[in-house]
Amino acid sequence: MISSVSPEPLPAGEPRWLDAEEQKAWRAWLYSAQLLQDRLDRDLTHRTGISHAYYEILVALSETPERMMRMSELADRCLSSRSRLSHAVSRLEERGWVRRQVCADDGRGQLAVLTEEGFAALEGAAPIHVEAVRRELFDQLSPEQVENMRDFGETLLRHLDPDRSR
Amino acid sequence: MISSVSPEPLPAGEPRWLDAEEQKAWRAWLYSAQLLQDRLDRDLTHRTGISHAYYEILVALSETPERMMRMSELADRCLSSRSRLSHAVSRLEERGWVRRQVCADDGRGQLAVLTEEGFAALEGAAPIHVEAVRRELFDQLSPEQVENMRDFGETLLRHLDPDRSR
DNA sequence: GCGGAATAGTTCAACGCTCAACTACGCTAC
DNA sequence: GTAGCGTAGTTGAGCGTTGAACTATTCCGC
Repeated sequence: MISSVSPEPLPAGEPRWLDAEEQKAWRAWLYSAQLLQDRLDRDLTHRTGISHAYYEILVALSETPERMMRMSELADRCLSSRSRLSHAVSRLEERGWVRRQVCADDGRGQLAVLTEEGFAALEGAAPIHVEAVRRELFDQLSPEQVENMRDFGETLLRHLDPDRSR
Repeated sequence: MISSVSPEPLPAGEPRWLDAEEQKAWRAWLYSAQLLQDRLDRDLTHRTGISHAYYEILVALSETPERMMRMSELADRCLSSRSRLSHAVSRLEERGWVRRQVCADDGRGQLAVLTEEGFAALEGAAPIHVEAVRRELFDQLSPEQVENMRDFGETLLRHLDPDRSR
């Protein structure tokens, strides 16, 4: 399930506006994050025909022992809604990269299974994507900046998705 | 114009895979970035009916002296393609928040102009959005982490969009 | 000034995502 | 065993995004 928002009442009074320094930090981060994700997605899509969203699904499946996963678990893993994942898996099925299989121990459940063709597609795309992540991200950062990036991500994850930080 | 990708040949040989530490750093950052942007967008959309993409357009216009901007400049500012911006401005026009105006000194050009209604809508949304950015981001980070976030953003921006780092 | 290239912006079709139904199955208790 | 509720997943309509094709204007060299 994707991040839900509870529309709680806002605190009354003057909002806590961002000062100039906070503005700069926020915008720099936001722009860089958008540009980075955008560039990585475009690079992957144009070089391999696989969008980053689809790539993440293939990676998740490939990392399980049997190369299969329950739909809901896969959706959680990919920060995707169930509906979105269902649509995406349908498209991947059309490409012959994934197939659906009813879940043995729960008649409601479906398993998404990575096919050999799907695994091969992933094997083709992975080096290209990793190289892009290096080029656009790691090559630009010092070891200390990488450490800070990790700290930032983990700190925020604890707040945004406590369950994942197990 | 949005980040373009030149499909240059990949370096031959074994790709430079990410080691376990790099993987962790990359995934933590990527997940947190996606969750954060997603949550802020949902919060804003549900509380105000303005998506983050539209909000950025209104902000950009409101920050100019005359509350108007050339379409291409606005697209660059919002990390948007021209096509995307054109569609978005059409929708904002339907809401009466923006209007188009031919550019005096360039017959090809169009100006997007923020209306009073548009400005009022922004004034209503801004405190709600700022509060969300505080709650989901700044309140979770130490001053040092904020400084690192800024450094990360600026470092990456210099690589991803050198022109913006003027 | 005139022809060709470049620039500004829009439009269209294909696709992806969201949200709200909807179907189907399982779980619990009576 | 069956009613009622919760869970798993799919579907469809509506909207947003993408990339390519298109129109209109300006710029440049002669």
